Amino acid sequence: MVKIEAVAGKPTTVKGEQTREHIFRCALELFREHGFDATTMQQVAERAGVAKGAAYYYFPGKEAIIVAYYEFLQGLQEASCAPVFAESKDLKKRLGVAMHSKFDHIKDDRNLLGVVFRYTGEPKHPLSCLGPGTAEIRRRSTEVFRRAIAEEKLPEDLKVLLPLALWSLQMGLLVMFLYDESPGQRRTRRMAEGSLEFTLQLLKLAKLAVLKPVRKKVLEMLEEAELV
Amino acid sequence: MVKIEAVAGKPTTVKGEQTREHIFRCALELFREHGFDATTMQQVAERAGVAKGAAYYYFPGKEAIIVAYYEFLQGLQEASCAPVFAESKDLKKRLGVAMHSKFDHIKDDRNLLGVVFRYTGEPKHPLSCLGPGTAEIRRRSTEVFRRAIAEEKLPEDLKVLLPLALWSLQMGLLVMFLYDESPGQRRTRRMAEGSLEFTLQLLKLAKLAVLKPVRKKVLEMLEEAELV
DNA sequence: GTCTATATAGCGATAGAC
DNA sequence: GTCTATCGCTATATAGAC
Repeated sequence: MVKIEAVAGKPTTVKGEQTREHIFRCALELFREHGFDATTMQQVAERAGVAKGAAYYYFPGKEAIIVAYYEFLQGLQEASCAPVFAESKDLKKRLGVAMHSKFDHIKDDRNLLGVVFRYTGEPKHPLSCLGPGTAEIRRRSTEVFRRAIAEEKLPEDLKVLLPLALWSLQMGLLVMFLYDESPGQRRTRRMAEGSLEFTLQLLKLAKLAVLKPVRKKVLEMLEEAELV
Repeated sequence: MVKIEAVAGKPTTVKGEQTREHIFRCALELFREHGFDATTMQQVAERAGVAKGAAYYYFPGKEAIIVAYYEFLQGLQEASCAPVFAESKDLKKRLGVAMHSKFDHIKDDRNLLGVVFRYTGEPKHPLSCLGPGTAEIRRRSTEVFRRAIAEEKLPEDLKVLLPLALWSLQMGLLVMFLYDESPGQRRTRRMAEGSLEFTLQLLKLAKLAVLKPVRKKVLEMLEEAELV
């Protein structure tokens, strides 16, 4: 039965906030210890020292805890990027930290992140990673890339197109990262490097007028789909 | 609990084959009537006139029925392409039918197809649409694009790269199709058209030596990841 | 190999306490 | 608003019949 409730009940009191945080941390522990599927809400509640209903009060289901993790992760990425963005204007460096910091933070939690993609194909599901329920995380994630390129002198349309393109690239690479069994997911890291190099090359061609109409057409399509 | 069994128990007798087919058809009916989540295996079994265990004997779970649907769909696409491939050598036409026929077949089952993507982020899950359990469907789907471009005179590396690229494009457009609320999903159709036009343009540039090293690098990366 | 009947365990909803 | 105790329903594993 598809739930129509919000992604997670946000507490309004300090005590509620603490309980929510505590349940979240206990759940993460258990997920890391026994995996997501093997963990039950009962166990989460037990470890947190609350009744099962309390866990459901804050999180409509197990997957909602994963969305909270996804949000948490977004904060970690922002924290990793901030100092680099403040210190350097080098585009390669800025894009590098934006892309790789996310890999750094999830490298030991690959099985957890995978659950984020569970409702990718179900637009109406509140936990769809492309749906309205996660729009705010998506906005923040795109914003990181917007800031990464903010110092550059670029045509206006690219300032709009690039963050979205880079966000999509990151989502794709994240999935690849999950499937990558090479040591330390080196393969995906290299692919990320290659993609960024390629992007930088393309940007050099940005002045070329020939590509302008293509970008215009892409932008029109995206606008029609309300993606930008 | 992650299942380690096969995607679906394949029957070995004629009678078993019929039962499996019958359960599959009843399940599809119910999914279309009440939606996937609202349908229980109990209901499926009831409509099929078998015990619940029988349904589980053929399909390890509800999602496994969806994978069977995914496979079924692949057959429909192949059937749609065959006559066009036999009749015309026009690349635009061939790519068009390969891309659009899938949309045609799922247009009334968008909520069903969405479930196919449920384990995208979980490589080890037997029902992952990018995992080993669906490798055969993936192979068939890529094969359609390989045949679509088979009549063209193209550099060897493109003959390998293009089918994979077109398959990825189709997967991406399928997700877009699910989210597209424009009437008849016209928006996604137009995006498919645009992407194909763009591909055809790019192919004209294929002779240009400048792009050769880029393709070489891409091919190397894909080979390393065992994607080609 | 095919299928039934049964049993267990977890999800998630609810009434109501504080 | 926060949380407990409880209950019905479903998934799915299993023993064993045919």
